[in-house]
Amino acid sequence: MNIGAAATESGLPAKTIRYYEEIGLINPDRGENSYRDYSDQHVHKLRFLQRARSLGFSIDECRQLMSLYEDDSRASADVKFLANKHLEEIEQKIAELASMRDVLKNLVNSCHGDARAECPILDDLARTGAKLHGN
Amino acid sequence: MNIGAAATESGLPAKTIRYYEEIGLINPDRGENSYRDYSDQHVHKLRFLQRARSLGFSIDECRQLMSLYEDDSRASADVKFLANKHLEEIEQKIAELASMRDVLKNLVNSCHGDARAECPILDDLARTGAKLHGN
DNA sequence: ACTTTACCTTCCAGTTGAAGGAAGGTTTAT
DNA sequence: ATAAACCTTCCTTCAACTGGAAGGTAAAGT
Repeated sequence: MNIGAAATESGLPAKTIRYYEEIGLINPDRGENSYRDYSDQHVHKLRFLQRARSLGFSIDECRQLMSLYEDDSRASADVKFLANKHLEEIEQKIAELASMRDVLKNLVNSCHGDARAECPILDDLARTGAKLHGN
Repeated sequence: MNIGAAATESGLPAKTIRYYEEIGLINPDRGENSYRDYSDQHVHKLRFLQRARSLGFSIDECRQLMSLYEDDSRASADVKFLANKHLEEIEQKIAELASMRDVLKNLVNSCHGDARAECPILDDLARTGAKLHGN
């Protein structure tokens, strides 16, 4: 299977698949024309990567997950640990974004949004803030 | 004021301040020793940037906000539009992360996390999925 | 057979927003 | 005098791709 077909099957762009090869995530065979040749196994791997990436795992975490996946003697605890760590990072990220959202929402709500220059949003951004170091 | 002091005052690392200069966000004066010299105005701008960045505005959005801030004849509607667009992006991002979180949470919960190899997390990542394109 | 179109190849540059470090000049403190 | 704490510029690296150029190959149309 050529890279185009592998892309279609895996849901990953061809560019990305080449990139994954470059960083050692996957190693397709090569045909006589030097075209990459993907087996169903390869496509399976690609889909694994696609799914893991879509859940927000980093490339490095994907690498670890793949290696666990291919390790028959793995302990599910190791997988769970990875997944749980990632879950916590996501929750952390959500909390940060939610905090930004709350502040922004207030600012947006407090702004008239008309032709006048007066703007609580800019006022907030520009406010000196409580300088803890005195002055 | 030297860059170190400006860093302390603004809450931005000196490295970042130099970077902001490189990309044209701020233009400090230079002393005879070629050291950058920041006025209170400059520091004020830096703090503006710090605050906007902390709310997740991109550098480019910061640029626009700064330019609105310095434009006496601005319309608050323009600021509100920018802020609102950003707010929507944040909410979008939160929704994506929340969706990842929900899936991951289920997976983590379903995994024993013991010494056995069997692991629903990997099973999920590896599952072929419903192939919509037939076969 | 010829041509167009649709693939494929490699390589290089750009993206975002910095952080890290080397090599060296300056200033301040001891 | 000398050490430390600054400052300077320049270059490299990070994640995870994406886009494009220049060129080779294959399949389809005429």
